[in-house]
Amino acid sequence: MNLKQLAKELNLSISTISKALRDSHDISISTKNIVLAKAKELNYQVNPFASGLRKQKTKTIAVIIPEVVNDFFGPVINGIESIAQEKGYHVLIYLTHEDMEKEVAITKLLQNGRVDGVLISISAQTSETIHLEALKEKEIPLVFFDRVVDGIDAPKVITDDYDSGYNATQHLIENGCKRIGFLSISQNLSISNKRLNGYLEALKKSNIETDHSLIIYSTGDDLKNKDLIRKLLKGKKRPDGIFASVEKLAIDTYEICEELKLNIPRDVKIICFSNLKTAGLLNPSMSTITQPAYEIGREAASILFKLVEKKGHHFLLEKTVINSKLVERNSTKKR
Amino acid sequence: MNLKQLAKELNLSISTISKALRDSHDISISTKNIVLAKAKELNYQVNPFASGLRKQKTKTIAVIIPEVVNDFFGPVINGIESIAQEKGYHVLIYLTHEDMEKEVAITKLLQNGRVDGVLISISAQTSETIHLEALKEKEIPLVFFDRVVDGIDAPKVITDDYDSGYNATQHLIENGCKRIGFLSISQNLSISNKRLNGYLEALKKSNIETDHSLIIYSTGDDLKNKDLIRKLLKGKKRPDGIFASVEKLAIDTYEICEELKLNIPRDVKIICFSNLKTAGLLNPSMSTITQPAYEIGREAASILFKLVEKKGHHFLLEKTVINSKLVERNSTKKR
DNA sequence: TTTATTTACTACAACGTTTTCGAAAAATTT
DNA sequence: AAATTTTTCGAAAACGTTGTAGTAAATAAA
Repeated sequence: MNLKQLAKELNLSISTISKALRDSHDISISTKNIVLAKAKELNYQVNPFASGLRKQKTKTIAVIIPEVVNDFFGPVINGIESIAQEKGYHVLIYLTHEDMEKEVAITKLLQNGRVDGVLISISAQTSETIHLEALKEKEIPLVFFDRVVDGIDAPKVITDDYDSGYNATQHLIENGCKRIGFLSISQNLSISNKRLNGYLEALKKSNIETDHSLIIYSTGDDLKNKDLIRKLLKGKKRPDGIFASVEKLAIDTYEICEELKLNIPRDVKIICFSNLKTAGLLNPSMSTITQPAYEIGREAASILFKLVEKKGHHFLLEKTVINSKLVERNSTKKR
Repeated sequence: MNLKQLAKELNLSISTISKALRDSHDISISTKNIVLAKAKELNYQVNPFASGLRKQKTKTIAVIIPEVVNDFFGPVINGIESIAQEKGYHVLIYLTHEDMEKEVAITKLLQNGRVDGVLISISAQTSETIHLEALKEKEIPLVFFDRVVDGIDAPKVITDDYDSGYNATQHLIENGCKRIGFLSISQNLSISNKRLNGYLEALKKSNIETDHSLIIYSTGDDLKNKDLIRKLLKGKKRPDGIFASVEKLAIDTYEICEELKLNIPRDVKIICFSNLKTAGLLNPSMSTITQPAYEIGREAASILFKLVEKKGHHFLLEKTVINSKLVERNSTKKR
């Protein structure tokens, strides 16, 4: 069912039908009603590809994230989708699996009018950013969330990574930890480094010397990461506190503690950035820095749509910060 | 950058460029090379909307699911995306939030050539299915996964719900449960009813009379669900075993047990359909029926692409069953 | 040499919309 | 009654591709 067929049915021109359906000013109310009625009867839906081609608008955005099986990115998508649905936009999902090559390939696919805008949280392995600058050059609106690239001039929605890192570390110190390990997602990721800086500052403030052997940078390989953590916890100078900058590494730590018969929180206290719904049901319940994932998604999408719908909206806030919340549970309990 | 500009650059016709880029038989190798080189130099990417309009193919599929913050649907998307990326397809995500109205609205959006095919797991509230039959009538390939509609003639990818329901119940019985509660997702969902039937059959086999007050149908409202469970566990004739047909309800049960100071597994044993990564770390660790979510996603997507690429492939397996696995943990331990 | 065939390219008409421009017809103002 | 404006419609040109049909030129066959 298309305009041509509708036009034939009603003995009207294609342009009249088209205008009537979009409530144009120069079609009489009576014909509008006739057209609307017929369109409904025949269940006419405008062809998005024809319309998109003509209007050079796709009503579609892309969301590029490292993974979807994740209690952070899940709610983010939720937030994005909720705004998109309100605004009548469609959402394409692309997963990089923390692989920069894939990220590059994906952005290439988006360079010729497939989408009106892009939301991205970069992969942990992303060290170069030419592919993202290419998007900007093609004037495709771009908004970063969570894992941002500081060097690119685009709106960013993040949480208070530095402060949260500081607070988490401070929390461990307050509960008696003297040797605190830091598990980093990646050396490349600015959020991870900000969390690290917060950690370092908290140590400094309490006159605890930083021991670089306590700082672990995770790799792309799951087993390797576990090995690194295992080695850390098996060492003689084992840490008495762990601050994981990402959920996955905290779960790994839990598992290794069980394996090594280390009691949490007696032997090791653990806190981490996490949005795990079951954090309170774990054994022991896990203290977390909970990020406002849903809100980050909504905010990022809102900004993107402003950018998409009003070009030259360059006075948009460059950086939006939505604070995380420290939730104290048993994994950091003082004895 | 489009064909016209490329053509002007090279002093060739648009059609020559187009054909050269698609490696057509009737362009000489030398010009092909020239065109390819120039296209690469100028970073030409074919406009998907123009191409889609002309070819009546979108290279896009839609995935409609109830929610994304979920350890089942997450890996499913993962599986779908992995196949889609292999085949060069794009994936649109739509969330129904268990709301039939939204599901209807979404399917309407897909009726006019926005996608080449649809993967769907229906919402718990979906009682009618005209909107899905409408898709079939428009000849849009459709594949169900997990939450299927039995009445519609389309490929379905599911797990062995009946057997798993039977096994889970049997497992509880073997571990000493006499009064077993069943928490259903919805009266509408066939998978939920199959699990229920497995449960009923297991009871029957062990000569346990079915007590309908032990069967709870969850609603759309979270608090109400918790109330129902609370009432069930507070009653004098409290069950000594709970079989939840979905993760969320098991988590609720854990929380209510803590609230009511009921010990798991001593007072109540719990098993449920769940893909929670942290099931083993819960207090106590939770016995689960783990569904092959990733594989279900991959299989469903594979079938859809076969349908999309070879029309009339009607001898495709109507129903694909991938078995779940019972993982025994402490929440069902015999004392 | 003439005639058929192959090679290498181009013109052009779709695909289904949207939008500009123009033209009758109707309504309003002189 | 004439002139002007407004209302209501339609023709046609895009948007960027793709594929069919066609045309020269080059090659092969008669």
